[in-house]
Amino acid sequence: MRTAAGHKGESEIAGGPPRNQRGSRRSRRRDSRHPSVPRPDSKVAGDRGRSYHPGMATMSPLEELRHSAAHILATALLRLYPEAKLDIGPPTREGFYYDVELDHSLHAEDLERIEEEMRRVVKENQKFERFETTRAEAEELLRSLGQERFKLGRLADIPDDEAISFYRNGEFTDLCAGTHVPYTKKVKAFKLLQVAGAYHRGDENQPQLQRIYGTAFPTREELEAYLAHLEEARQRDHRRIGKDLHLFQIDEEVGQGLVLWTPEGGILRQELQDYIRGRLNQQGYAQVFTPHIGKLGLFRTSGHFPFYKDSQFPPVVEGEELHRLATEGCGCAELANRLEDGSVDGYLLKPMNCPMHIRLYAGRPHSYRSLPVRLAEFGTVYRWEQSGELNGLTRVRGFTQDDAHIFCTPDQLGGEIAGCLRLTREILETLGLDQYRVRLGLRDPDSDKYVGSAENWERAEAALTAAVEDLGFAYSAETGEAAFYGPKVDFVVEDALGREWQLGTVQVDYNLPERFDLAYTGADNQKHRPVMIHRAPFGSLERFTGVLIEHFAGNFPTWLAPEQVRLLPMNDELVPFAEELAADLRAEGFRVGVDGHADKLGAKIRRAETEKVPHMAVIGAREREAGRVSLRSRIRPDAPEQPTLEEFRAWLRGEVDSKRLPVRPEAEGKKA
RNA sequence: GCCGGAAUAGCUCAGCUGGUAGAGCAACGCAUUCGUAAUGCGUGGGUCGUCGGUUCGAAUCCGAUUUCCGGCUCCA
Repeated sequence: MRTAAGHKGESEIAGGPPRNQRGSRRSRRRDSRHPSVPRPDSKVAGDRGRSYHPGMATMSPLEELRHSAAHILATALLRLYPEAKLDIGPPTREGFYYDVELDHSLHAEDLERIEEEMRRVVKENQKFERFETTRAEAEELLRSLGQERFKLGRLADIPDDEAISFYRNGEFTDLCAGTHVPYTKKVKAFKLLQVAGAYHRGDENQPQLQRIYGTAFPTREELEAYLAHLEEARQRDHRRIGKDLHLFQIDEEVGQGLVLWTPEGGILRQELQDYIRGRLNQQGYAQVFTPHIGKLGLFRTSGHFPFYKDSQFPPVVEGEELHRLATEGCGCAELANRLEDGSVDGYLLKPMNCPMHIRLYAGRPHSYRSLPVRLAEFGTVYRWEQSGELNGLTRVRGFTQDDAHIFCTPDQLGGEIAGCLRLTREILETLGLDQYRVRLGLRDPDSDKYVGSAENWERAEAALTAAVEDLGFAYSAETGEAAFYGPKVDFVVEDALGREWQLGTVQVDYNLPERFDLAYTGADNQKHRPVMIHRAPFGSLERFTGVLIEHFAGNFPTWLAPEQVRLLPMNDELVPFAEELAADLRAEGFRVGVDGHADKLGAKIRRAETEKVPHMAVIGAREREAGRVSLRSRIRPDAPEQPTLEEFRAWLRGEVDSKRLPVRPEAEGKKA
């Protein structure tokens, strides 16, 4: 599950047994969808069961067009590679693909040739014809087509009460539920985009096929617009902007997926942390600090080790112990076994903060009067992500959660949840991430993967549901999306380009208090079990920052901008004056730069524009004379043009304190 | 982890079929002192990711490896 900060299981902050993966995979797909690459829309393209047979009635005209393009692709492909074995070729949210098995691995040049052949097929204006067969006939037909490799299995997926249909265009015939455009000429605007590996039926134990991605639109203009959109997305990529603006580094010598925050990026992070810390302090949270590493036993109790050892950095064993084992002739495999069975101890880089916070809670007695206890920490955790999954700031191996754990009585649960949800909403809105959806993950009553009593579950779900409803969220309740220890609410955020990211999460947990035998004394003088809430409004600073960079395309609001104002002296003579002014402003806490290059004003403006500094203040002789600056703001069209220094300071102060969102600079990319 | 692609100066990239590297921007220097998106001239900068192989000769061909990119899979 990628929810909180989407680093694996950040939503399952508490760890535990694997969950139903179905829904997760779906969201994951959307999650990481990069606009340059159409992904299968699982509603249409899902690999599960018979979903590849969407049925005639369900295909929209656009899907029909794209699905037809997929058939045209297959037609062309078989002309060039008659030995190709076809799997499926569904439309997707942004285009279509066809999965094929082929010894020759396809390259960009091959795609061009295939595309050319596709144009020929279109020109031939072949008619798409549907016909139905019996199962036996279908089998025979597939064999005669030489397509038994995957198609027979697909045929077997079609239930008995459903018609078995084929579509034929020209020489190409394919097992297919439809639907299609009437003639190939209807498919005018298409493009093959790339080829990628994809497992048959999405199962890594199945053969890996080559997936040819393409897209198609009703008109050439729409296709062009889509391609332009891809280009825009490329420019907005946080890895690209991060490099241009020097916000972070991921260094080969430091390690994969390990983020180095630069001074500029550090400002971003610091501001975000300060902001959230301030809010937490107002809301009765206590800030705590815990180490990055802890004994294996702690994580045995929590359930992380050894069950999830594959997604953790390997344990650290004490030097002396290691030496003793070596002299005993203990091999690596043996060591691994002994670590697992507990006969050798060690330390683990923490994959989650909760065990540490739980130990803090357990470190002193609690009564119902002292609850809730709210322990917050920007806690850095480490998880062994598969190398192929790492991605800029959005999927890394070490990241810092804006984590907190609330220990409360069952009665307090509802109010605490509401507080968490409110905070998350406020944070997202402050940053202009207002296009989020709220997903309420509930347990699947038919599953036995959950812990805790039915009564507790009902209370927890009712509390979560009530909180979400009271706060007026439009939410979607999804069965089977709960964590194993309790229901949860995830905030799925959409960035400016329509990509969805799962960030914040609020989860209710009855499991870990039990595993760690937590207690508080109730009014009845009896021991009671507290309920835990795991929550992280950002998820992780890394992912959140990555999303934020893309959301703003690097044009940050003033309060976040690494450099808030740049002073542009008209000539060298004015540089000392500008420096003085800058020093004054810095003393007031503003982040101010001075462009001391021997350039003309135009060049200085251009530089500041390129570096996305939100505000520029021109300092010329006239300004010095008048005690004013000429303000040029990239993000605030209504900024005062010639404020006095005092007015400028006040304006800037308001700009920072209000955390006002930028007004999109429409001149983006005005440069040649 | 799997399939495919890529790696050349700080950045973006060129370098055909092997003959010991090039542009723009950036940096630096000099001149210019300029009014809202690029002033001119000059200089420095790369063991072509790393290791090995083929060859008289490798950025270029082959192998391995590392990292990145796109998917797939995974994601407590």
